[in-house]
Amino acid sequence: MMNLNTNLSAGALPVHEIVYQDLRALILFGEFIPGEAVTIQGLATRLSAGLTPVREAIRRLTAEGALSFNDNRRVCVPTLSLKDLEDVSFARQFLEPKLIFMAAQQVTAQDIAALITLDSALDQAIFRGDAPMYLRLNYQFHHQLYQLARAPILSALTDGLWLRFGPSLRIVCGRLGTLHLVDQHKETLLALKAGDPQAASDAILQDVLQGMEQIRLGIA
Amino acid sequence: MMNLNTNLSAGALPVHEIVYQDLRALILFGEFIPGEAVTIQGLATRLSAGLTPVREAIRRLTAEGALSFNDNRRVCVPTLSLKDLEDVSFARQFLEPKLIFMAAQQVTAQDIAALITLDSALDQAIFRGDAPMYLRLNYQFHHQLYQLARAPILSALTDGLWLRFGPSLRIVCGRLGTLHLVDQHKETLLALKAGDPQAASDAILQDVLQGMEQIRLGIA
DNA sequence: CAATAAATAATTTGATCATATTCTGTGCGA
DNA sequence: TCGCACAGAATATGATCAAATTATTTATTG
Repeated sequence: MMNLNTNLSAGALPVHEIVYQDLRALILFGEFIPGEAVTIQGLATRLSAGLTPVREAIRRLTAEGALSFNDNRRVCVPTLSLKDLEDVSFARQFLEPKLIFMAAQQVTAQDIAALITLDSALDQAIFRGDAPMYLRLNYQFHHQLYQLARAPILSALTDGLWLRFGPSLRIVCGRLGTLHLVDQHKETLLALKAGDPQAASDAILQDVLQGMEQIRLGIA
Repeated sequence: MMNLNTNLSAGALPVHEIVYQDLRALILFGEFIPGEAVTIQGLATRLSAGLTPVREAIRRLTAEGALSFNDNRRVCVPTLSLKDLEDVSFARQFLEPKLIFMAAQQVTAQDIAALITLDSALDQAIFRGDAPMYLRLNYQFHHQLYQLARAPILSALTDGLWLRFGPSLRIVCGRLGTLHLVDQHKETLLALKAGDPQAASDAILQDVLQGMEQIRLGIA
C-alpha cells in the first residue's frame, strides 16, 4: 500500500521520459529494423513500464517522425525511401552548416576541448571496429555542436532528422569494418579553434554530405 | 474483403487523435496566449475527453515544439523570442521555396483550381475583416501547397514551424483591419499556371518574408 | 476429391477510463 | 527561518472494452 520510498526530486525523471529516451536511443542507433512493427504491450514488457508511459513515448516519437502511426492504429518503424533520404539530406545541408556557423561564433576553449575528447573516443571506436559505439559518439559529436549554437528551434529540427535515418544505420554498421570512414571532424575542430565560422560550416557540410552518401549506398 | 461493416465508423478517429487536432488548431490560430499554462485536467474538461487521450495529444504537441514541458512537469505555451523567430524564419526561407518548387513541377490544373478557390475565400475573409478565418485559410493555402510537393518529411518540418509562431498570431490578428495585407499568393498562382517552378518559388519566398515580418512587428 | 473462398472463432493489440500514488508549490505555525 | 501538512496537479497502474489480425473451420466450386 503505502510506498514510503519517497523519490527525492534529485534525478527523478517521469517514467514516460525515461521510456522516451530509451526508445529514442533504440531507434537512433539502428536497434530496430526498418518496417518493424512496434507494439505498446511489447515495449511495456521490454522496458518494464506501464502502458500509459509507453503510449506517451510512442506519441512523441511518432510526432517526430521516428515512428509511423498506421491506419490500423498500429505503430511501426518507417522505411526510408531514397526520395525521403534526399529530403533529409536537403534539410541537413542547410541546417547543420547554419548551426555550426552560429556555434563557432560563441564557442569557448572548454567547449572545444570537450569536443576533441569526444572525437578521440570516436576515432578509437572506429579503430576497434566498435560500430554501436561509433554511432553513439558520432551522434553525440554533432548533437553537442548543435547545443553550442544556442538555437533551440533549429537544433530540435536538426536533431529530429537523425531519427529519420536512424533505422537505416543498421546497414551502415555492417560496413564499418571494411570502410575507411574519414570524417570531417578534424577540419571542423581546427576551424573552431581558429575562430573561423565559415570554415567550420564548410567542413560540417562535407561531413553531412559524406554521411548521407554512406546511407544512400546502404539503402540503395 | 470480408469484414462486413464491423468498422461501423469508417472515419472513426481515436479520441487522442481528435484531441490532438483540436488542440493543434487552438494553438495554431492564436487561441492561446504565449506563456499560458495548460493543464491536463483543464483540457480534458474543455474538450470533453479523458485524461489519457489528452495526455497523449500533449506529448505529441510537445514533441513538435508547440507546447513546452517544464521542469515542474507542467506544460505551457512557449513564448517566441525574437531570436526564435529569426530561426523559424531562416528555416522557412529554405523549406518553403523548395517545397513550392517541387509542387510546381507536378501540379495539375485541378490542384491549381482548388488553390484559386481557397485564395478567393481568403481575399473575402480579409475584406470582411474576419481575422480567424483569414488565419485558417492562409494556413490552409500553404499547407495545401506543401501536400502537392509530395515530400512528406519536408512538409512535416515546414508544417511544424507554423505551430511555433501560432500563439503569436493573436497579435497580428488585431492588426488585420488596419493593415493592407498584400500577399504574394496571386503571383504564386500565376507562376504555377505558367509552369514556372522558379517563379513560384520566388513568389512564396516573398510571402514568407512578409509574413514573418508581420509577426516580428507584432512581438517586437 | 482437391482447391479455393467464406465465415467463424481465438488471440493479439489498441483505446479508454477509474483509481491510487507521487510530486510541487504554498501557507501555516512553531 | 524551518519544518510540516495540505491542495492541486501530474503520474502510473491495471481493468475493461473494442478493434483487428490470425487461425480454424465450413462451404462452394470445378
